[in-house]
Amino acid sequence: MTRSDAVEANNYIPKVPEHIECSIEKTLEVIGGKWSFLVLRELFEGTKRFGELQRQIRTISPKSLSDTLRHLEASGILERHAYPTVPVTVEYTLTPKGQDLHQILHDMKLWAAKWT
Amino acid sequence: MTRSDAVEANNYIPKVPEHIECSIEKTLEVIGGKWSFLVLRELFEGTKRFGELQRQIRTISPKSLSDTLRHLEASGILERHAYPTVPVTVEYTLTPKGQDLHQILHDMKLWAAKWT
DNA sequence: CAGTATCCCTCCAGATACTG
DNA sequence: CAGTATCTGGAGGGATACTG
Repeated sequence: MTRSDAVEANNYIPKVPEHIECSIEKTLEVIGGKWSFLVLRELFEGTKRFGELQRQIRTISPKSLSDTLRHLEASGILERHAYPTVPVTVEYTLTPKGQDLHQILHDMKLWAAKWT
Repeated sequence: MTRSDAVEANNYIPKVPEHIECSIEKTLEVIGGKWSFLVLRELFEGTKRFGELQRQIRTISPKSLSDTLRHLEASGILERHAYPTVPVTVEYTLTPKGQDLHQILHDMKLWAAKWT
């Protein structure tokens, strides 16, 4: 399966009930995935490469990381840039849309600190 | 299985990677469940009963609603009050901890409105 | 009314091995 | 390096029927 096929297939989108319209759902489709918020947290620090992310999110498998990155890319949260070096270099960078999630994630951190 | 057994079993807690400490995870364990945010949205409007929630979240099964309510109760997000009427009356009400999620959910709605 | 008890099945996510 | 291919188990969650 190629990258574009996988995006077409639209897999790895967190399950959210259908037939119910609530825009909160749109946001949860982005940050509600099992690994999404960890990838976002890393990328808030700046552009990173695949291996870097894999090292910093130690328990993630390459498959899950790949799936998560593709999902976030398809959602317009991050951009993937490949450079034709040998071996290939790939960098992931948040888009403005992705950076705009920072406040929400931060507030979630504050809530947790206050109540747990 | 009794209610307390189920809470012991700790099922229906959204899967979040273990071994990784990030307080954002704590918040997602509360609002990240498939149905959680819809139940929260209803209860922000005020105290509601089981049947009321079931009617307003039309596609939820009684099992999923029950599981979600128990999970939220165990997390201190809502309180369950049963009145010995015939037939029994049960009401669900947000705690202050639960109400404090309102801003986050609201910001998620704003983000979605802005970017999707 | 407000759930519980079962059955069942999908599909996610981990492990592993492999490659341009 | 940066992924993809494949297999698999287990659990989440739906449907349904039943009950204090």
